[in-house]
Amino acid sequence: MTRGRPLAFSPDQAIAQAMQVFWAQGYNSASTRDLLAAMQISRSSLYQAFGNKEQLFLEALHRYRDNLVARLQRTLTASPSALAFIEGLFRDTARDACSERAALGCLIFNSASELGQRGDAPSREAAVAVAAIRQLFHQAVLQAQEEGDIDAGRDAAMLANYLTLSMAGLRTLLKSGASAEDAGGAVEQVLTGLR
Amino acid sequence: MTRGRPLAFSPDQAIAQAMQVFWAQGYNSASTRDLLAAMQISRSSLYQAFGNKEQLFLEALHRYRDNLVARLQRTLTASPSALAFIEGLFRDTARDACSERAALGCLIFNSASELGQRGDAPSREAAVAVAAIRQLFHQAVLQAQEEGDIDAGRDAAMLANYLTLSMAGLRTLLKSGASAEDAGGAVEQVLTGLR
DNA sequence: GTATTTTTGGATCGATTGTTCCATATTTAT
DNA sequence: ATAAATATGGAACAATCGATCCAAAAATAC
Repeated sequence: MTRGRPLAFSPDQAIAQAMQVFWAQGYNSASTRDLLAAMQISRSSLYQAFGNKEQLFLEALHRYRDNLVARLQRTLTASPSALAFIEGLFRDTARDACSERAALGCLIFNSASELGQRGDAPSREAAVAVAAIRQLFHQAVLQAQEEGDIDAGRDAAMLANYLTLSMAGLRTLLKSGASAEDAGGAVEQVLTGLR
Repeated sequence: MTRGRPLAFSPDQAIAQAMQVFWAQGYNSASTRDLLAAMQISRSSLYQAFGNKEQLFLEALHRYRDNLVARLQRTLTASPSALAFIEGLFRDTARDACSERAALGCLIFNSASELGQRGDAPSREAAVAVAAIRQLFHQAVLQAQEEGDIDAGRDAAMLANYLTLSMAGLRTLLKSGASAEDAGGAVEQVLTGLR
């Protein structure tokens, strides 16, 4: 089986760089020039390896989602309790208000907000990614109920929606320049509602 | 004082049409072609009357903010109580999940999410608009405290941040395709936290 | 070494971006 | 009627958009 000339770049690294561009600029505003510069590959290589801008975005968003969910799963496992995981996640996000990471927001919520319900593949992928976050919160709530930190009689799916809504809102609040104090106060109110 | 040839269009109506385009597509994705088509004016007239795309957006967002705040103020005044106003606002938004209005979201939160902390005029105007929403919630919370519906000992500014966060999150949730049931359930949890 | 396969660099494509410019049209002031 | 002032329509601008094409480069297979 003939192979031909090998790739001069790592597709994984290239996608990771593209992800950063989409993260910082959004899908529509990220130009192929920006992407090529960040990925350090030629125009031909991009279209040869990834098809087009839309497919590259789908790969980048998928990668972001997988990385995020995996990281949160690990954090959840390492936490003393599911409730502590949820509280830590929200408090850490609020505490990080002034970082450039906070200014970027979350690629998933950014994409959901930008692409809305357009019906094309990027829009659907964004909705799938939001659903993945909701599912992770759902799992955490169920675990917290088993651990006795959240009343078992409450609707776990509803609380998962509530936490997804709250995290999305927190990210928007931070994007609008909210201080760590303002964000932290609101987050405590969100968490109070959990118990 | 000489006046010259009068405008062949209404600047107010033109801005209103431009607002719709920015609302549906976002600042960056709204092209001047789209704007001209919606405003029904010529290219020259746009630049003559509004300067450029950025200034037109600033006018459109400012108009949107003024209209929204005025409408909410009227609704608040007409409501039997400030708490009823807040509850109605959130419940109505969630109930409207499947409408095309919900798919558009809110221009203010859309802009805050898209423009983030870029530091330019559109970005700053978006932050100002979010602050206006927070202030309106602040006023409503203070009134609800006077009316005895919210414990007067609680931090009104914090609750205003909480409500702003919640509304922003609700809009993102709806943009990702959440059902009226899912959104409604999460909203009830948000409102439970108020009392 | 020759043939084959795949990647790469770079030119190039038509379309679109936001913006400017100018001649023309239309109004008011005198 | 004439002059001044303003608005309009449309051509044109350079820059950039996403995408394609082709020859040269670099690997493997025989």
